Amino acid sequence: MKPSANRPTIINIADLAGVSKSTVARVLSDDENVKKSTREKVLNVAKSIGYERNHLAKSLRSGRTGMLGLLIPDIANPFWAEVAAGAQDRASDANASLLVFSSNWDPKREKDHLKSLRQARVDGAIVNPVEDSIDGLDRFGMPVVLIGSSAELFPQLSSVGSDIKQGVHIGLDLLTSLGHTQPAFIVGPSGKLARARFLAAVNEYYSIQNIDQGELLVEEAEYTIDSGREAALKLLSRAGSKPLCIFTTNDLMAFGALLAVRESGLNCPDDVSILGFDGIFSGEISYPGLSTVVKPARKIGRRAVDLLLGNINGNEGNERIVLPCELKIRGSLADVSSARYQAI
Amino acid sequence: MKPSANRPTIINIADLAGVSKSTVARVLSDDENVKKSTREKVLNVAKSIGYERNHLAKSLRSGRTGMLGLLIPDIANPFWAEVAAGAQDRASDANASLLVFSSNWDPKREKDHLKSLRQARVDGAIVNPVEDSIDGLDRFGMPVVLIGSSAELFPQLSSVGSDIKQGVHIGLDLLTSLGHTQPAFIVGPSGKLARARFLAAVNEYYSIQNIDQGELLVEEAEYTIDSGREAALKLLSRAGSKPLCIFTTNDLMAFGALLAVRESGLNCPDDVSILGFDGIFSGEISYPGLSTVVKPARKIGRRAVDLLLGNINGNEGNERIVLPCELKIRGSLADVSSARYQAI
DNA sequence: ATTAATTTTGGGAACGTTACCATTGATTCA
DNA sequence: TGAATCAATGGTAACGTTCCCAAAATTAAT
Repeated sequence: MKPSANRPTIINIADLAGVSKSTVARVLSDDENVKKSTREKVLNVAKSIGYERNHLAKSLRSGRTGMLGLLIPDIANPFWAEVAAGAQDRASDANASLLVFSSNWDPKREKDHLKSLRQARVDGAIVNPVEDSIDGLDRFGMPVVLIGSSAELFPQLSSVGSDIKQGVHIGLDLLTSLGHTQPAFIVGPSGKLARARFLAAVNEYYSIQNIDQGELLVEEAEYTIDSGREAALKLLSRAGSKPLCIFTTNDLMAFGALLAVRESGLNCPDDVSILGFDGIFSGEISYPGLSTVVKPARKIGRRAVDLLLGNINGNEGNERIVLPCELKIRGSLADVSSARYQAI
Repeated sequence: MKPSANRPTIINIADLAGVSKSTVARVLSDDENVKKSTREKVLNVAKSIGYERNHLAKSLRSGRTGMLGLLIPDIANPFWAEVAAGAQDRASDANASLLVFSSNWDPKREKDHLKSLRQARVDGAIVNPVEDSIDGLDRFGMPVVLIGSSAELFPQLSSVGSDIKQGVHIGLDLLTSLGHTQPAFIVGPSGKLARARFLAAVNEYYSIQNIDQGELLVEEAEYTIDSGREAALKLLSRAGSKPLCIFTTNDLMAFGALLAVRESGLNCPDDVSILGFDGIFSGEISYPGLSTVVKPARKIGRRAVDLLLGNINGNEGNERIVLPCELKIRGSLADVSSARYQAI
């Protein structure tokens, strides 16, 4: 097969400019030791024939591709899209390219993507694993920055994440202040660290507050609207203890709960209050607006790239960045602390 | 600088297996002409030392990188995220990697990204240009598939898009049937082909229907919630003709309009009906649910990759795929055709 | 002017593959 | 048996850079 289109190379430049390719290479890589006049001559020729550096060759020789990998579970979830956007921005600033892979929550696909990243010889990767104990991530052979809870399992890797414990606490503080002392929870799939960590934070909160919760009202769901809806329906149909409040571990599930409430002929927040977790934009246009614990998605993406670039450039560190969450209060929570309910 | 980590190469395999690197190469590229026993021997050695093909070298030599580029204006808009997800899926199936770039509507960044794509030597690119007449896209030096209206300007390139004319017509049909004979419009920035095409479709519709619209009520906005909100506020504050209905050219702007209506103390759909364009998931959880003209985002992404792969593999064609839109009717439209209004 | 120091250039080798052609060994056919 | 065919392998030149060291060319120092 023909070796690609016939684009000009540094050898073409060298011939036309009457210098050696070494000199051309020096000019193009901003090496100081070149006479001003030759530099200009070379640059002119390069421009005139529309030269464009072949990154493949450069990478092969130098061992650096200037590409970073981002592996996330679901690009179609605005939270992850925001993370990607933040990473993209920062990578772009650093003149790096970002290879984005979305596994659609499929561990097999995740594994394939990891392989692709290694084969593409990215300089490093940012990963939010679908499976916590993703195989051999610590022997990945290149810098890896983790996003999210799985980081606990790889203490030697850098990581960025939001402060789930703090987020849960400010969320529960808010609920408590509104009189919701026994919220129900919709959490992610069992076996995932994210879930365990969330529930641990909940338990810790209640034990600190010295509130005896007894058994928590917990339902499990995938991180989608549909699955959140089903989980909420289950909660609502439970005999006896119909929840007045539902706290979900991501916003999509919260929207699902909202739909379920409506479907059941109930009203949010009058009958059921809902608190989400993520802070995606859609919460602003839902009705009622979704109150939620906001994770700094964009910032997470940016900081992850910062960390990764640091690692690539020799920072041996396994730095861990934990970013605080903050509350966004909208209409989905009712105040049931006084006798008659009132929306806030 | 050290030439990257010391990963095993085909030469290591060759030595260990006692064959030449040519033979190893043949085995690894599934060449038929290898004796079964040697094939196994080589594969065993490869596996045992954890060999992983160096794509850079392969690409440099073969002229193919197995990477595709996707350049979109805004990864954080769920519409584009869906397109990316679709493209991702298909690329993944074809064993290709997808390099995703988001320009954030910045023409300068778009240009940079295009340069990155060329330097990364992607085998081809899928582009939705921020600027219609993006410089030299037809002399890009590799296969390019366009998404969206700009395709008109490059008749020699393949393209995928949704049928805007048809989408506008079914949208206006619906509005007309509900008694909204004079909707206002919020459209994208002037100078963009997408806007012109939309308005042309509107005019054509009314002229076919033989309805004299006089001057259309049009406001301009960026493709964001905020900007849509401002445009809607302007529409609502216009003396005389307060619109009973707003038709926007994307869903985010429609959400902005929704917010504006609420802010103005009005109600959607009782006071103002809203029709969007895109079909992003958020429309399901807004209140009222957003009626919208749905573009097949995921399919667009998939088909774009299909087309691109076709072009890469020699299909000289400049195929144009136009996918139909369909209506999604939710609560944001009122029926004003009878004497008293009623929500549908 | 001669030598030393310094700047500027050139000439390969190397990065890890694939592409192509030549060679070997085994098999078939007359 | 010998030539002819075919399967299986080996050898070497690319691909377009960067890297390193040596060679000129220039400048400074004595």
